[in-house]
Amino acid sequence: MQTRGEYDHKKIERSWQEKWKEQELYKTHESDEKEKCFVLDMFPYPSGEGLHVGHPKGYIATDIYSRFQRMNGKAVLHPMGWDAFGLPAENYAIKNKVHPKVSVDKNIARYKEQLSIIGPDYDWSREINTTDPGYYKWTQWIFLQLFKKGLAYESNEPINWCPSCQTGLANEDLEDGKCERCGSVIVKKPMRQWVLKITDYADRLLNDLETLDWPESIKVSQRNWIGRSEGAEIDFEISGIGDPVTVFTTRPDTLFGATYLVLAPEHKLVDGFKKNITNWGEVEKYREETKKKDEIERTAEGKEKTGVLLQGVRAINPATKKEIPVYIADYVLDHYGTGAIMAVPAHDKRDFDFALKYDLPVICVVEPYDFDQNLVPRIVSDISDEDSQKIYEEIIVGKRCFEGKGRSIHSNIYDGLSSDEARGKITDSFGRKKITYKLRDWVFSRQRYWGEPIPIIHCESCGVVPVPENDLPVVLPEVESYAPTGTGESPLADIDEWVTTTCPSCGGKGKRETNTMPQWAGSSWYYLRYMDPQNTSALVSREREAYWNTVDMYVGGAEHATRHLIYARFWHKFLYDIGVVSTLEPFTRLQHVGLIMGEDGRKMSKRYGNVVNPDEIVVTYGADSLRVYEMFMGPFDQNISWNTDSIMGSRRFIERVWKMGKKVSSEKDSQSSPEALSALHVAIKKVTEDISAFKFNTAISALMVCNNTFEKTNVSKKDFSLFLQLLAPFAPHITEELWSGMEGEGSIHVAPWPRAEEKYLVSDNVTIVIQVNGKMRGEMQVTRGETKENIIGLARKVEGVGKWIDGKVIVKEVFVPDKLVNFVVKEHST
RNA sequence: GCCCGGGUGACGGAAUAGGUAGACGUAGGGGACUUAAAAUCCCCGGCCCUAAACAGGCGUGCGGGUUCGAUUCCCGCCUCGGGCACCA
Repeated sequence: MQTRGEYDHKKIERSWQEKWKEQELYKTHESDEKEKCFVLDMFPYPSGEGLHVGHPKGYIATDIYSRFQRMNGKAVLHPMGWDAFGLPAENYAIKNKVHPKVSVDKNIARYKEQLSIIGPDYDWSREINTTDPGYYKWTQWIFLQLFKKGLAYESNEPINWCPSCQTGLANEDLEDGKCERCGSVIVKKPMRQWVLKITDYADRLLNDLETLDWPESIKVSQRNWIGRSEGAEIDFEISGIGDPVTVFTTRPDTLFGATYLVLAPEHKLVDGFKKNITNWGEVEKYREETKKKDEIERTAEGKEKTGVLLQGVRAINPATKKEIPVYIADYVLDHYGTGAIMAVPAHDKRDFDFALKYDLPVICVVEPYDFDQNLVPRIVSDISDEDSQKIYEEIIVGKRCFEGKGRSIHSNIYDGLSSDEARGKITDSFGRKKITYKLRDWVFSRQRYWGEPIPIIHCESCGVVPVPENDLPVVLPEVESYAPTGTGESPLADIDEWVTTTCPSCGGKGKRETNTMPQWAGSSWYYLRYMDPQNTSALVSREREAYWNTVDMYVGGAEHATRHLIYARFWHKFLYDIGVVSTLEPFTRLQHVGLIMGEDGRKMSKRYGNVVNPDEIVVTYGADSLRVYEMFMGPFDQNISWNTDSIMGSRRFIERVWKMGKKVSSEKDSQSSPEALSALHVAIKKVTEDISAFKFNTAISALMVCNNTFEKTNVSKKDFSLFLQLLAPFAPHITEELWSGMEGEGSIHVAPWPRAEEKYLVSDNVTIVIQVNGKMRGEMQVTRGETKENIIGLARKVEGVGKWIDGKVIVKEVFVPDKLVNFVVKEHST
């Protein structure tokens, strides 16, 4: 595309960007007179590939939002930084023998340049970088506080190990049992690692979701991830052996139907039963096989259940007092609940399948029953009474599994109770209430180089000793080779002079912890650092924290729902508990940005060759056009394909505004016409509402409609300037340029936001729609507020209406003031 | 399997305390300007019927229902996207 005429976006955009920088127009100012507004983007990992047009979408939105807030008189904090620890830089280092720091700095410079040409209002003086020792000092400091409170602990449990990345991973880093990053199948590997006790915060993480203005889908994801379930723990005595088996169940009401127990193969009690088990060889073999299977095999195998009977071990059902067999089976997971279940095949599909295979008794203890209607309901809809009866009979005799609630039977004194009543009473008699979570503690150590060193020293005599806070940061040392050792130790283990140190506690010989923190560490608290980035004595000062308080608007991808957004909430709550922050939640309001897909409908990626570079778009169309286009594409949170043709529409709009601006400023100033005033104030109202609600596409549409009206009528300089202000957050350069040629003083970006005046919003005339039997048959203009009688009288005479009502009986006349009339008619009965 | 979202012209999408479906934009068609093209400006633009216009009919994934009136509310399906998943 050629640039023609006077509108030279390159020149205008570059010169304003320079001026804003000189004037420090976007510098953050704390002010007690102003309300504050903290607007934040999820900060990027500066990858070597640079930005594609999808990346700026969220950044443009926060830019619009923060500019809007500034014009509304708020003290705005809108910063940017870099989440720069992580595997890609490290892998690049291994391949090319370049220190990650070098490539990271280079990538940051490129990112910053690419971002800057889009014209954002970031206050770069508050830029942060998670790999700065001055920054990660505080990441390490938080770890020490967690350690001191017993929330960071060493564990030797088997963890998720990625054989390709050669590091342990947290549950959150997996996707279908594969490494989220490289797709390798994860294996379970027992090794020493650091774990954070996020499960202590499970309830608070769950409950406080209620207080947040977040998309429901993200809240639901977090609820699923935390996975709270209420139930009971029940002890089953083992005949002739001391230790009972404790099971967790959400259906204590089915206790009378528990006909066997199942333990996870890894369950500790299995070893305790060893001397009683007569088929130990078989048991051991099954346990070995289970251990060999990776997560995929164990779960994907799905349907066909396997297990081994523990011969010689018999449990006693505390309700029926009957002896029941005990199995180990890999469909029971050691890490969930108590690692043991009571199997109720009549009321659990999995137990039912297992019982069928091993020929175990199925005893129905809950019959389908509807207490509201006092009858046996249809279990399956759309079937005949006979079939329904047949299903009912199968359930009663244990030939079919029924997982629903109903009425207790075969349950002694509990017979006749509803499932909910039975649940409570049986729990009271035979067990105790218990709540479990799917959420597991956060495996926090990585056996890699490019991360924050965990500030711990291992002393031969004192054991695990935290690095004194005064010695922070523990700086990441230079290494010869960045490659993981593969032995479960990080490359840091090879640096003797770094590893060997003195114990801060006894002064004896100590060794540094060589594991590093996961990528999520630095991003779990970074928003706080923007409040006070230069502070060397605290991660944030009390005053600054008190002022900025919490992030008012947080924007980023939905893929962080169960990773970053859970970790950060966890750390924030911990920092609240130790008095560092004064709020319970870090992000009050969250909007998630939909992806910009490639023109082919696939995810934009080098691999598909569908990447569009924003730099080129800015060169060709200008930053303002790019910004307007990305916001105009569709609803902000929706995934939409890029279309280079369509950007023309935004470019044309910008050019038309330019022409209008030139016309208005060059001609003699005139009064705005009523149409222009009405269009302007409708736009003010709409744009104001829509920016607040993140509905940028309709805001831009309203601006287009307004400008289209202006082109056909007279607009004063003053009113056109108001229009420019509405457009300013979206297209900051062209509006500043035109503003400077009008009467505007100073920068348009700090001019007070326009207010819609009610008198221009309502017109005296309204259009009344005339319907006959609900179908539109005509319309007419009348003055606002006409009575029903007058309107109906007029409506009958409107052209094209008569033939629908003449000779018919009017049954009813529906009237909606200032909107419509509807004649309900029918034929004359003869 | 369970839980969330969605399905509207050729395309991106507007409009839901029930009240003119298709705003705005892209692509397309026609015209003006031009030696010509690009750009710009004006007009058309859901489908059927019609030479065309008018009139009429149909139309918001499918099938029912409530209502004077349903894209919007209710019931039952189909389908796409996402989250969780042998979680007891």
